Amino acid sequence: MLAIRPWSAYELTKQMRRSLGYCWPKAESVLYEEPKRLVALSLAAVTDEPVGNGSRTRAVYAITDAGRAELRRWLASEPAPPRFEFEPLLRLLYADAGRKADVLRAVGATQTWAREEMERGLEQLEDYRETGGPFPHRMHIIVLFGDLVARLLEAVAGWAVEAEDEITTWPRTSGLGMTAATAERLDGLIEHAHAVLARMDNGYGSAPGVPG
Amino acid sequence: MLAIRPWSAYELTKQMRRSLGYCWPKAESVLYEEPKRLVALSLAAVTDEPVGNGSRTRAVYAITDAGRAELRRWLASEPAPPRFEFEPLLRLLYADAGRKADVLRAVGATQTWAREEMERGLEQLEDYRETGGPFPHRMHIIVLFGDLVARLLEAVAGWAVEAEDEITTWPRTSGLGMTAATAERLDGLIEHAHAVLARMDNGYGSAPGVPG
DNA sequence: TCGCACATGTAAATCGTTACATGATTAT
DNA sequence: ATAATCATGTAACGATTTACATGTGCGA
Repeated sequence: MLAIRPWSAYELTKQMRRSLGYCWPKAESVLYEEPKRLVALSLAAVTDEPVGNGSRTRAVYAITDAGRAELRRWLASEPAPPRFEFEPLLRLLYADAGRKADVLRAVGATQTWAREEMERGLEQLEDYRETGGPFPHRMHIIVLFGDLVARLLEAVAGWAVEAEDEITTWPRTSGLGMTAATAERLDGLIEHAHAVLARMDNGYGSAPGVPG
Repeated sequence: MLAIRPWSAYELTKQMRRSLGYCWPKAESVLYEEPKRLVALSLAAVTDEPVGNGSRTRAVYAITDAGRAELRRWLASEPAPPRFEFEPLLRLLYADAGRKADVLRAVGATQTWAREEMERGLEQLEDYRETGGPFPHRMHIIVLFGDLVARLLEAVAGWAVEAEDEITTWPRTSGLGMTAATAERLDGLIEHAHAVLARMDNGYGSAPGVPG
């Protein structure tokens, strides 16, 4: 974030809620500790600014040339794969050790979460469209970023709605095995996965209906 | 996992690759340490089995009644929200500090990852359909689980293909701002988000085209 | 029989969160 | 003026990963 502009730790926490948190969620305390580490490594420089009208100060951090170089080095390195930490799904996975109400609550909470995140994201996007946002020169990046977040949230929301419907029909949580609904869903999943993989192999970009 | 059946630590690591890892990724060493903690808490019991023909043994862990009770307690508690750790997206977010080749590599790696995960998941699902899988009585859960994973992977894959196409057209990484493509994508995102939210409010399940 | 992958763990170091503490500002 | 919230941090504890260590069976 320091590559964009200098920030105080508190500003970093606010900015994390707006953007970083969608792909790299951390506790806020990290945003207070980590800049100090960067300064120790000479990757950032700190300036103490007076806050308000006097006694207290706050630390404002700015990137250094060495910091930019290190960032470039990192950007050129091999990326790690994505990791999804999805506790509600973990609860579904062992749902047969608990009550129906428990899974339903986990799935319902997921749905609520997805909707709220979408509302929050939508507000931000509308603000960007109207005002240009705080970093208009970065919109080409931000919108692409928002695109993935939106797709992920929609996937979660759509799933949660369907899962809730299906689980509601369960007579209990354990031992149901391959019900008719499950068999149908399984077939659909397999077919759909084949289709998606085939499309990816052909190159996604080709017009629909065009062979080859 | 011990609620399903007893496992050795190594078996737990294999099982994590098959299922748990999709929603709760951890280092394998956890699967060796954590069961010992469970035993110390009397939530699991350990049995030393001879391995191969003699000298060495392995620890096999089984859940206890107290363990089942604790699991039920946990299942009844409030779930934590999902968290996406998405390093390639982090790289996109600061792409304007690096080269075009860097972002393209991050996006390309994402696409490859998604495809490979889909292939792996598809194999598992097909195996389940043909053989019933190792836990046929749990298929109603497993398929619903696979459904979300598939949706997430498809979201990622679709995005990666589109993002790659768009980034390829960038003349450089920084300062492009609101290009025509970005403006169009932003409008699409906003409209689509509105539509999805409206559908969720009306209840997803209603037939398409039916008002109210 | 040599090497490699499978199987079974342990220890140190780091990463990250939760809980606490306290000054400043705003709303009532 | 007082409470609530914003802003700015720190420290202890716990969670996680990385690196190491070593036996075992199998294929070339």
